[in-house]
Amino acid sequence: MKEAQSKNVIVTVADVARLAGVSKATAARVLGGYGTVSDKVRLEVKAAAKALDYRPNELARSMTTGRSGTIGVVVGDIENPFFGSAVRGISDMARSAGFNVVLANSGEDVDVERAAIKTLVAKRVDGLIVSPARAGETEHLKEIGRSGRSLVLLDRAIPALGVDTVTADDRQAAEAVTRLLLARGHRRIAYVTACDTPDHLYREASDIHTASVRERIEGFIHAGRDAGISDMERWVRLGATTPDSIRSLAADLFGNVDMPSAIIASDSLIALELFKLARDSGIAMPDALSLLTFHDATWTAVTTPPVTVVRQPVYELGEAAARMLIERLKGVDAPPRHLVLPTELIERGSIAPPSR
Amino acid sequence: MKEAQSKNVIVTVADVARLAGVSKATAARVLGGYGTVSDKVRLEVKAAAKALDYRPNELARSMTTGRSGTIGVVVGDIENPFFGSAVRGISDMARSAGFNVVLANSGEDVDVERAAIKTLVAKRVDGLIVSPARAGETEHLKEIGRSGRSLVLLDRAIPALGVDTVTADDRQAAEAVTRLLLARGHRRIAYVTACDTPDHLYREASDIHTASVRERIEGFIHAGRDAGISDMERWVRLGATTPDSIRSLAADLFGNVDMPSAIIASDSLIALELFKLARDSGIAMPDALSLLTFHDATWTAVTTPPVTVVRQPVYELGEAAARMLIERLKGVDAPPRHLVLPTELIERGSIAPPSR
DNA sequence: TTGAAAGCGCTACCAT
DNA sequence: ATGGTAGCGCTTTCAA
Repeated sequence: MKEAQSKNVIVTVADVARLAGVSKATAARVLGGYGTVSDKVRLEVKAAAKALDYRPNELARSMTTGRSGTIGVVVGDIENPFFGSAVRGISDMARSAGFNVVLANSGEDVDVERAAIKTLVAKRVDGLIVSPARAGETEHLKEIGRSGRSLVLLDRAIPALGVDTVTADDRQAAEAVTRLLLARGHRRIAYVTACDTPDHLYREASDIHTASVRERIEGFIHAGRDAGISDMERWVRLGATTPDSIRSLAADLFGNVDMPSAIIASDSLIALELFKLARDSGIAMPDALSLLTFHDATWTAVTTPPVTVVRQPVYELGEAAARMLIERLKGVDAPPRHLVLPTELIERGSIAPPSR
Repeated sequence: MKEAQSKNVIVTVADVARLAGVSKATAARVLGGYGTVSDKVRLEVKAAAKALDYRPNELARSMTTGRSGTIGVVVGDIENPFFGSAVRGISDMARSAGFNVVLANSGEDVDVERAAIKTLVAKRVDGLIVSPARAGETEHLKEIGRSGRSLVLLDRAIPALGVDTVTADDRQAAEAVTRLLLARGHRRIAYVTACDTPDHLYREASDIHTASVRERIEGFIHAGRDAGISDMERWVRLGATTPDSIRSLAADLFGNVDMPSAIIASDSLIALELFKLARDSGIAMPDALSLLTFHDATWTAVTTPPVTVVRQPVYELGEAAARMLIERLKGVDAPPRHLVLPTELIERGSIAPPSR
């Protein structure tokens, strides 16, 4: 802080106008890039702005225009590569359309999500993209609409909300992979998810609050029923949230005489832990255990055996969500759209017929 | 838009004040939680606010207070798990201190970085955390200080800038792992980084614009020199930015009669590709090739062999950066601090003595 | 404890 | 094409 360089006084349009010898309105026009000004004046004002090191105040601008050029994004966990990709998609699309992104992490906690949305709205973001933690609690989401802002749901649909949504074809994908496993001869197939219920037991689909996972479980159970397996429910395992919880869950699964011959992991974090656990337990893959996971995380291609996955177009999911939101912000008025992006089964080496 | 529910008129303090039968100033005091008001009035105002469904306008608040409660974060690529963890650390710390995070992706492009910083400043973020793409171009970073805002550098130091910085002990870590490799008998050790020069050739450290990588290369070369290897430079390979570029780079490396017996990858994305390529080329690891990478990405523990890594405390890096920034925002006035977090070598199975 | 009034920096409307 | 001026919704003196 030696030199008093550009003193810390804030330079405003008024200052620039004064130096340029024009009115505040005129200076504002060239600085804000609107209205009409003569070339001569434009140059003079720009010179004055540069001389004074003028920096526009977007806050003030937003204040009068009512638009902030910002979209709020609420995801479960940015550390999860799934959301990492999605956010990248969102932010690339946003940037190319001139929008900024305010990011909030909910940690899959509705209360945090609620608070985040509240402050985002208070900060006057133009619209929001959220991956709602629980399909059942929607009051705060409705609040967004009430505040006059657009909302796009990412990866997790809540039809009752009637808002634009982008998801993958979860139910269909789950059904397909379950059928695949059945066709290969598997009868004991477990589905493992981070979602949870108070008593950690799965009873019916409505217990599952994450829409995308609920869809998958429905597909999973439906495919099993179709094949004549009536107790698919007991193969749904909940609460795989931390390495520890996955460990104990796996211990239960593997320790059972009635051990599953195949496991479907609901996300790549779960699959990674299960893979480690199986390996450490000396369970040979794919012969003693087949593994399949949702999300084509980078590592799945590099293990031995490489893991068969349901590839979700995650980046595109984010891109599409941002695109839809921006369309709304530009005034598109249409009934709520639900965009479903196709998944793709990538067969690698982690599936084989059951050994017994 | 059937029902005219809460009509889309914006409710302001004035409205609340009117309904509560008090002055605007008083209403603002209870709504904004400052000054002193009688309990009676407080209750009345709150009731009125609820009745009208009042939503504070943070923009207006920021406008008058000069603080936005927001910190800007500019990283290279949020899709890279490294930054994913760091951003999670930042955002957790920020949230617990009552700050929001505006995220911008530079894609490691200085021009984008420049633009991002400009709009972040225009949006009046209270301070910034950035992972500068190039150590050489600092004008836009200095600009942050000139605008009266605090800046914390994340993972990449630029000492000349004289700002708070959080990094890992890159140089020392690189030196240590190179010595380890040398001690195991390796003499042909390659260092592969995404950083690049115009002609893709490494000549001297100053060619490398990413500070953290420059440090590592210096450590790498220094350790080699110490062991009597004079041409370490030729083992530095640049431009490993995409799967394709890594493929051709690897082809060159592996195809050489003088193939390296060990490779140090500068990040986990590179390591992953190299791992795949080596496997697909039938190069046995670790016997025919030792691999070591910076960043303890989750997948490194799960491959065969698992990959030996330099664990950087990435989440903590982000946390610390946010903590330092927030301290500055709270008025801490101290000389620039450079926090160096220790790394840890995690030996797994990807290193063995050279086979020839 | 409460109220009146003056801005914060900008845009937007209405004149000229 | 340019200028004057009234706000945007809030905080913050200063008085009462």
